[in-house]
Amino acid sequence: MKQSKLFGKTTKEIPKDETSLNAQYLIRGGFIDKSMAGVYTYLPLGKRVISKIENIIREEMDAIGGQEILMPALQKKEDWQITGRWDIDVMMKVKTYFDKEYGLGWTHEEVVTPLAKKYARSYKDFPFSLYQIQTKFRSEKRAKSGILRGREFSMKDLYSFHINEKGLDKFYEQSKGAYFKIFDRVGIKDKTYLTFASGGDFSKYSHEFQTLTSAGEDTIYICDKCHIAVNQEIIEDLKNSCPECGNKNLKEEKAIETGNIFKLMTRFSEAFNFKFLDEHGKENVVLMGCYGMGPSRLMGTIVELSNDENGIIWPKSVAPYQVHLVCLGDDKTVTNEAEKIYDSLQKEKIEVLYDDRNESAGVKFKDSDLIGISLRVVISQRTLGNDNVEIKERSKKEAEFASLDGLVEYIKDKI
RNA sequence: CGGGGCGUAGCGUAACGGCUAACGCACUUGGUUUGGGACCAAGGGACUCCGGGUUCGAAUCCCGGCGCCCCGACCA
Repeated sequence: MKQSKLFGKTTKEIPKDETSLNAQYLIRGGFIDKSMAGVYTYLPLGKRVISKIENIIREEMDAIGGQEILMPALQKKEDWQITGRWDIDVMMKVKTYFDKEYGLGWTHEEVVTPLAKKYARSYKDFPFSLYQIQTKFRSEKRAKSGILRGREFSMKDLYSFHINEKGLDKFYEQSKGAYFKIFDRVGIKDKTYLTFASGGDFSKYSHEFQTLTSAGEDTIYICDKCHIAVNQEIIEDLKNSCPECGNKNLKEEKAIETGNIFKLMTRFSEAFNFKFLDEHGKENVVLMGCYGMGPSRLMGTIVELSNDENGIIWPKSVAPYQVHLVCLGDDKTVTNEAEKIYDSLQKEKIEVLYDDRNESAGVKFKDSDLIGISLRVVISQRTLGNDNVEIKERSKKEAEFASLDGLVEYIKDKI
């Protein structure tokens, strides 16, 4: 992609109506645009990042047997009334001109349970799990923290269906593993803790995945020995101790909830009378679990965790492009060479953002740092004089030089 | 939804109740620049959030609404 054609613009002005670091950097870098409180447009750069995050999530959900579907965001009032959740505060409702009401999905149990019931009747159909990545709507009283808490946001929600608790437990454990693989791949695993939390209406405890950041809105208590944590909401119930090892010396931290998993048990299958026939021809109630993770929140969390005073430092796995090729000056020999490098990188299917704009070196460097692509390749009269280019990783201080000869291979090694 | 703050060009800001609403960034044109947010010159762009009121006169004061931010409650 030629940067001169890229839709969106960087700016040095900090947007006045954003105080969170993630929104400030994402807006300044041209990743997102605010539409209203808690609602953002993803511009080309931001869309690329979020797609990469979504694809990582997809791969890990597929790996544990999840099957991707897409359910409607516009939902039936009657199904919400069945579970008694129609009048819950977070539900956004829309009304037609002839006064018919619909709900906008903030979660999908009310859709997925009737759906699953329609197609699964025999124990032979189980277990199975369905997931989607979709836009969720929640009428938060107050949107805040940039893309960490919006009224409209993207969410991966997976639902699993089982004939007995053993099967549910097994899948539940598998999902924990999948979640940590995702956190690892997007570069926030070290700061992410499996956290015991309230199970709400459904079960005694649920598990959250809490990522340490001062931008977080939750308070958790960490056990260093077990690398797990306890949410403040149940710390009293657990007598201020680690549920794994009993350690009472827990550390208080601020964190953001980047995932959560729930054993729903029969809360929804009972409501919708979702039963299966076992091998003896007897009816039993299906057991369910749900597993949530928000790609947009993940994106915001990565920015909160990975930045410096000049801008974002994307992990390679989610950077909008793999390489930022920066051409300095408008000398014909230099621009011709830059074009050649651009073409050969593209030929090798390497994603490259090519700064071909007629801007000063300072502007290009500042923009490059702000956008935060992991690998920067600079070509200028100076480097060309030595038949090389400068290569710098966004996360490192020092640059190195690579000769034009075999450059593509060299870059391939680095990405 | 309670408390506080703020709404002026795309963005960031200025303007005593008084002249054509000013400046920087961004944008357009021409020229000079090109290793860390360059420079010169010439331009375009505003019903000062909306509605009412006070006044000879309102961006400025008052009332109402809407929007945005922060704290709280609620929540992935």
